[in-house]
Amino acid sequence: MGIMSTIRDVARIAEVSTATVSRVINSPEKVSRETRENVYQAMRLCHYTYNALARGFATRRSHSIGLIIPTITNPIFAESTRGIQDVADEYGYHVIIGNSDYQYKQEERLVAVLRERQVEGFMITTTDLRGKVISSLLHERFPLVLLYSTVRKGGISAVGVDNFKGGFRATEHLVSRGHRRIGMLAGKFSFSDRSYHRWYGYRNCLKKYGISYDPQLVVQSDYSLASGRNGAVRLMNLNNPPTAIFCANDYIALGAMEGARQMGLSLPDDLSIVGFDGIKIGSFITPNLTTILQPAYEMGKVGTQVLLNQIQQKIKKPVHILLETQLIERQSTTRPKASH
Amino acid sequence: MGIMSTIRDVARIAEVSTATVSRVINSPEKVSRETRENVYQAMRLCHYTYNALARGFATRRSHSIGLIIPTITNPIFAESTRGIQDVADEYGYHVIIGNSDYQYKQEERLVAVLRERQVEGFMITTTDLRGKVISSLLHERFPLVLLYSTVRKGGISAVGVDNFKGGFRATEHLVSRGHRRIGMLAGKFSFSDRSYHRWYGYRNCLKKYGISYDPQLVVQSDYSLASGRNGAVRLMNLNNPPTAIFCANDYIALGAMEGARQMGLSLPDDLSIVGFDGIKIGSFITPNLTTILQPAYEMGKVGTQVLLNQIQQKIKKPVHILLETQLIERQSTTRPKASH
DNA sequence: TTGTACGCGTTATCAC
DNA sequence: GTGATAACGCGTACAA
Repeated sequence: MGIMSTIRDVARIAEVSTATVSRVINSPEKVSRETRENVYQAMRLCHYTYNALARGFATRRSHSIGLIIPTITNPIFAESTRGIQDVADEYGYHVIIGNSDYQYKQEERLVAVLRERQVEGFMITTTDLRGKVISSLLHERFPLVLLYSTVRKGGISAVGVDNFKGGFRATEHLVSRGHRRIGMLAGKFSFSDRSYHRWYGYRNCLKKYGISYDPQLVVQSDYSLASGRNGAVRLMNLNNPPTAIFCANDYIALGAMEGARQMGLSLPDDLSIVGFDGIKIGSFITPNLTTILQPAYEMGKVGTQVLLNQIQQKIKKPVHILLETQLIERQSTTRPKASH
Repeated sequence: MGIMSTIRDVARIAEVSTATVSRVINSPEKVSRETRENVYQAMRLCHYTYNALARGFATRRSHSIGLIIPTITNPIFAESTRGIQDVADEYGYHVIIGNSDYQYKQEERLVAVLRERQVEGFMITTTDLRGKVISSLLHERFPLVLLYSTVRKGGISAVGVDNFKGGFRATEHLVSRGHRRIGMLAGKFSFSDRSYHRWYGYRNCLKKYGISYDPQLVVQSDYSLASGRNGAVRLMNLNNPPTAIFCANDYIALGAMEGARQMGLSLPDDLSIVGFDGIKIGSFITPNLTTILQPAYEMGKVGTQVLLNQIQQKIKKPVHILLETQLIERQSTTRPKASH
């Protein structure tokens, strides 16, 4: 590592002032060609490397944003995170990630830590839309964009999808295939508004088509493969099991498929399954997973653009963007074997 | 946002010096209970929040480490990244991620950018073990840990797995099942030493069992689902197609499985497939994927511990750790249909 | 136990 | 076009 050289060292060697060195770095055109070359030379001589942290300190801009997600290990969040990183990188920002594991306490802690680190704004996939974390950020007018949530109005900017509509369409797709007994493996409502909205779409769809709601057919679970497997087993062991299941995310859906198979069921004939997310792997398994596609990468990109605009005060008012989800009909859904 | 208050403000309100406030923050036990309470009170009064960036500037420690991986969207890297984040978090560090997309130029750029940001060390899953990026870091004795590579000696610390052995065992497993015509969907050698080592293990295993090496049976491809599908189709369209394929990672393997199915082949009877990684999804598809498990999360954790020790100068000498891979025999491999 | 004074590397505001 | 110098918020000798 050794000693870092500073603009002072460079200035001394090039026999100019530190101000000039700084100018060479930040606006070379304001410096005469001669001194400029001179300074570059000096930089090379003492192996100068720019200290972006010191700049941040002087300008009071960290050029970093905080990102809080449930966990980077879920491919859907990895996808949106990549979108965020790509845009941030483009604008000279970097991203500090915090994994909340769907726990509000963690979310709270992470926000505090990242604020100490002087992030200029937050992108949050929150566990509690009405919690204090969000409201106090809002109250301070701290730059903030919510990701994945369905938010149409209010003081908080959000880039998400219509989770209600997504849940509705997933269910409607099953109904249109002739299913009447439709289960749902829902994410825990305590995890987020998204879990609730997807379920609410499911429920409203049933109502619209005159199918009575049976609480037995709804299981709240973790957003994990294992939970999906367990949930499916539980539903299919009911006296009157469903002929189709809507799963709140693709991980649950893939788990459910495996659970059903382990019970000796054949897919999709014995059981139709719809997921939610549209992770890539879904089209690489058999049967290919029918799902509601969220444009995650795009969401990350758009969200970051909104946040950066907000940080640079280019926009003052909150913006609410709902990206379109898309029903991808693949092979995991079909007509029920014995539609009565 | 409003004006941030500093320790000066707190000092003024509490009628103490800034040094005392600083002490209250960093070593409260060195301050009398009375003044301490007094200071806390003042902090609350002016909504003081600690500025970790300023501390970093003053102490010349950013408390951040740089992480360079091919892409966070590959679950195996998401997994190790989570391990890194968890340990870093525990020690008050944060992680800045750079995605190289397996491109050396990107890797080079990212290292430069992160160095400007004063990261205290790097964890790199490198594209080129012998490239200048690594060697100059090493030359400067800049804290650095290589991840995923097979490195047994030399000046660079590394936490990885024995990719050669992994490739060997994957192939040997197929041989033990009676396969003689074994293809490989290898990662591009230009991507990394890991690609090469896995292939080298494959090749040596063939040799050991007296199976002649047929270049036709080896395809170098991207580490992606789509490439796996295409590669499998290409191999299975050969005049004399393989009865089994060893895939350089699980994504390629899952893609290959789907490609084979699309050709009307039935798995595993018509084609056995082994992957490499052990991503979770592998045990949730049918047939479950036989694979070489890398302990990714663990690798991230251990790697970070090594790096932090190195940063804190607790260790001076490079350490080389090879974690054990494990052959997970599942359903995607069986005996060839017509072993001749 | 507490206070004073300076340094960290850069930017920004004046002068010249 | 260039230079001198005061911030920026905190840590830390050293002194009291």
